[in-house]
Amino acid sequence: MIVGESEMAEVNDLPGEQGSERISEAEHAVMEALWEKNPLTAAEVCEQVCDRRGWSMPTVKTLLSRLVAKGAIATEPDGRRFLYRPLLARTAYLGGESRRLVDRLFGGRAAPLFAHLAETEALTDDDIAEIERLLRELRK
Amino acid sequence: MIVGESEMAEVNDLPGEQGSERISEAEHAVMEALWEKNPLTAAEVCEQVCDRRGWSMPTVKTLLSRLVAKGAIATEPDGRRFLYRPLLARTAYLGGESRRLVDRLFGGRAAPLFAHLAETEALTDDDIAEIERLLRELRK
DNA sequence: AGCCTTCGACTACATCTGTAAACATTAAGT
DNA sequence: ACTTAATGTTTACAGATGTAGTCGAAGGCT
Repeated sequence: MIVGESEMAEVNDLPGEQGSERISEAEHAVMEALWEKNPLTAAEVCEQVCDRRGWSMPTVKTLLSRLVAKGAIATEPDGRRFLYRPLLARTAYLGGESRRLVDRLFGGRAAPLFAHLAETEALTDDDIAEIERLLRELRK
Repeated sequence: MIVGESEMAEVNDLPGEQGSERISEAEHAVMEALWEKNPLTAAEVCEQVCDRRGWSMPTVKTLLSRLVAKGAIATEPDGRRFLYRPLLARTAYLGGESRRLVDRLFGGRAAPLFAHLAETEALTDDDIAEIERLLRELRK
């Protein structure tokens, strides 16, 4: 079963899309770490997330690999290890996810989502104040 | 107002939570059909969604079974077949999903989500007007 | 020059999801 | 009664996901 393998795998396969693949929740946690500060080594990413999520290094490694495969992050060699940095901007990710939710659940309209948040008391006073401020700004 | 259905879940609650299991996207499509009109037979659900999603009856059957297993819908025998009706209210589902998104991506604060929608021009004028109206209502 | 540590790569594996076929049952028509 | 069409149940299977172990190369240490 353990097939001897000496070939070097292409890390650079599909050049097609860069940010198109869906990012899972666990992967997202890794992305957050990288968005907060980058580039980071795998060990540094682990420092940021392993405790919080109860993960071990291998898990982080896997997630990093998958993110690289998905084109969400890039690696650059730093001596013998890699530094990871995001390719996908946090803004783009948030925007995409938000839009997906709004499209899927609220027919693409943001107002019903807002109404729901309000209803379920997911809106703090601060939120409301902030949103009013944003609205005024939009009005300009 | 969006104040939704009552909850009439009680018949057979698994030991644990009742609406707690996550509902997948495909399952959600089935739920939408049932929320729109219920109770429905499996065949009727299929009529509602199979074309739109390119599904076959077996697929719908599977999804219905899984939804039953998750406690999101209930069956009642109608002759030899079953009628399906939602146990999980649409309102609750939407609220839950919205909150999940807000928690996961925006640190539980709705304002940043709102800011994002605004920024990415995902807010129509109608949305803005509607939200202002909702805000005024909240202020009361 | 070897041994140990450190990393990335590869492999593993259970669960969930999407999608569906095979099977069993049973009402219904003939 | 016997076949058939409808309907729920069981099983299947590939791909994604969560989580992690193993392997082999590269450097560092003695």
